[in-house]
Amino acid sequence: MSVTIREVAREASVSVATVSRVLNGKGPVRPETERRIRKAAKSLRYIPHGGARSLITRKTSTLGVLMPELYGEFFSELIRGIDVCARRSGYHLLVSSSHSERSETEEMVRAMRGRVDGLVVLSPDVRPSVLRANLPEKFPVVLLNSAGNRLSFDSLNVDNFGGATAMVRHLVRLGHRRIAFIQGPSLNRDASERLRGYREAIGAQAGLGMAPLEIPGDFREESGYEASRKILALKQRPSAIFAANDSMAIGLLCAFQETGVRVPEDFAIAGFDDIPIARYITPPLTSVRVPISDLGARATERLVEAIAAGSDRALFHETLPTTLVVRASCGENGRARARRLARSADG
Amino acid sequence: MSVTIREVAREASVSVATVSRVLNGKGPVRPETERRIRKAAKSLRYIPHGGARSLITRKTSTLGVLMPELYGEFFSELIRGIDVCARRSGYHLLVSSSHSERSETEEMVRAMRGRVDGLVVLSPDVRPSVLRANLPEKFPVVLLNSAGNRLSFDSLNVDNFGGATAMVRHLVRLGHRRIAFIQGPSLNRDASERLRGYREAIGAQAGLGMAPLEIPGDFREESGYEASRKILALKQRPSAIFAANDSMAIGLLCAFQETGVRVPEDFAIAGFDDIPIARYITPPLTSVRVPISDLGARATERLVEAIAAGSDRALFHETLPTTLVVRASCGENGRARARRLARSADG
DNA sequence: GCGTTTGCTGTAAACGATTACAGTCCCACA
DNA sequence: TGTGGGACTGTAATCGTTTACAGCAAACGC
Repeated sequence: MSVTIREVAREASVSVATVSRVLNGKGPVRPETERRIRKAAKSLRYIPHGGARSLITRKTSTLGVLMPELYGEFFSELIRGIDVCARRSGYHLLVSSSHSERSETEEMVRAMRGRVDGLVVLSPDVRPSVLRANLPEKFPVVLLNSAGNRLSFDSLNVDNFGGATAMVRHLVRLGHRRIAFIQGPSLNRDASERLRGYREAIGAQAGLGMAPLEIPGDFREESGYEASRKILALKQRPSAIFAANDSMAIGLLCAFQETGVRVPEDFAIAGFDDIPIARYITPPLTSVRVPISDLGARATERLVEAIAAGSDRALFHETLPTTLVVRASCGENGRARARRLARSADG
Repeated sequence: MSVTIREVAREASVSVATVSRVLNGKGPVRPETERRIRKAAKSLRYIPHGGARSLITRKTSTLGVLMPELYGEFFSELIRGIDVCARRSGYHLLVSSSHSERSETEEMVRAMRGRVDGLVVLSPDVRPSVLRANLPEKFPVVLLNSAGNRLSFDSLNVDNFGGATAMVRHLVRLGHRRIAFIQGPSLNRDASERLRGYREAIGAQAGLGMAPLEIPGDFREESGYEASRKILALKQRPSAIFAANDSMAIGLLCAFQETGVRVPEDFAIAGFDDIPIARYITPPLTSVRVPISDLGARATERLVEAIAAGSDRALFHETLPTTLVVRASCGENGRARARRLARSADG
């Protein structure tokens, strides 16, 4: 098979211990010996066996990443954030997608044992208890957008609730009084927080006589497309539509374009996530920016800290802010425009 | 630390060998013993140590993936293709991005030793020799879009050349006689193949008095944006602009929109890659579709085969076809339209 | 009753590294 | 000359598994 430290030792006529010492730069070694060993290692093209090494050093310099899937901008961005931070801290990435199947998730988690030093889990629908049951005691884990209680793991969340209320307030400011919401998957934590934000913001405007108007959806583009039919069939149509994510907003937009409905003239449309496409479509989409790559980077940062700290440390929980990104898809009425101009003149 | 097979053995009052036999389902074990062992394993929450296991079984059930970076649609799609196929074959994914730095690449490759059973390398700019030097003899590797000779590794390519010539021919068919090309990074294999296709297709049209008109670029959106200035400054402007990838085409489009230049009326614009955004922008972008996720899946498939086959097998090389995707950004003249309609009536 | 098979289980040697510990050598110092 | 102590190097235990081999009953065939 491939060359081991033993062969290097034989080639250089020393013991394996000395070879190891040279290659790891610890312990005193005579220059002449070192030279011989390095030469032998190079000529034999010796590469240390990571697995064997981590067995005894008890560290793998690898971080596990568990996601429901790997498709789309969101995951791409997230992985990028994780990657950047991991490499900076000297870690590799073992990526797995679980496709939301519980048994698969279980399988993945178990497979990580002995291969990674810690885990970042994107778990809008992974139950923490499943993790608990399949992980060694005190194993470093950071949960992203987790649905579960915050008692057993470190966690990092995005302010979905705040983003949704901000968007509703923005639409109200633009003069909209009838705002529909296209929901995400019911079990998804992000989706339910956004929904909660929408409801609460609508509720807070009770003085204006506003009422919630919710349309089912599942985060996929098609469900946004579908939603258009339901909306157009409504007796009392909304003037603004707030989709729980950008994909659905885009699906909706396409459907409207095909049927000749104008945006933002006939309907204002807003999304959530601010994926890169959002600003390229016509009209550019008003959305809530989620700092995805920051989320990944921050999670990784905390995970690395947790690994370094060992077992005795407090759990940490953090929520990353979201920001409103205003573009043309919601138009702008005169009053709001004037106010915005006045405000920017202040700054 | 975490619980080992030894503790399970003690708990069940058997030897580690028997525990191993039960958990791997090999060798005869008395039902009663098996029951005891399973109970012990469950109650102690035993999880086998992957590293230790792979040390002796000499297989890791993990595939390494090496890419220059993890950002963007392309990589997202590619990883998805790889992931789907890997999971189907029972493999995990160890993903690394090298950021094109030679030393880093080297480092990554070495770190994979003993952690993966094979490697998929996306290497438009990784030199195979660097791989050779840092990999065990006969290690299974599949190169994607590789620049190097095809002598030492399996390889899988996309028909960049064919795609580029097809696009030029398409533009010629639409009546364009002056077609500019925005180049990609000079050292990138995809970029140079596309350039070669462009040149050859233009050359083949010598009868029409066509000449190449090349503008530098580097695949990034900004360089497309930049290109607009150069093009508008030209004495003899082209009627069509073919960008070596979609990002640059989009950058160019944005620049044109800002300056009031109309597409496709003033310039026809075409890209390459057919990234998802391409059909959402206005006007939708004519492009060359690269089957990215297929590329990843196919590579993985071959890699898995190679691992199974062992060392004695022939190298394989394959080129995946690209397809022309016609949208509004290049317009369409009457003659071409008529011809197309006639042709589709044939089929 | 005696070998031989069969069914089950344990012992111990790998796998490829790291590292505590124990030499060995050489030199300085008393 | 003896001795203490660096500097250097080797031996062997260890990490957590798998698995070849051996052992040991019980059963079986004769």
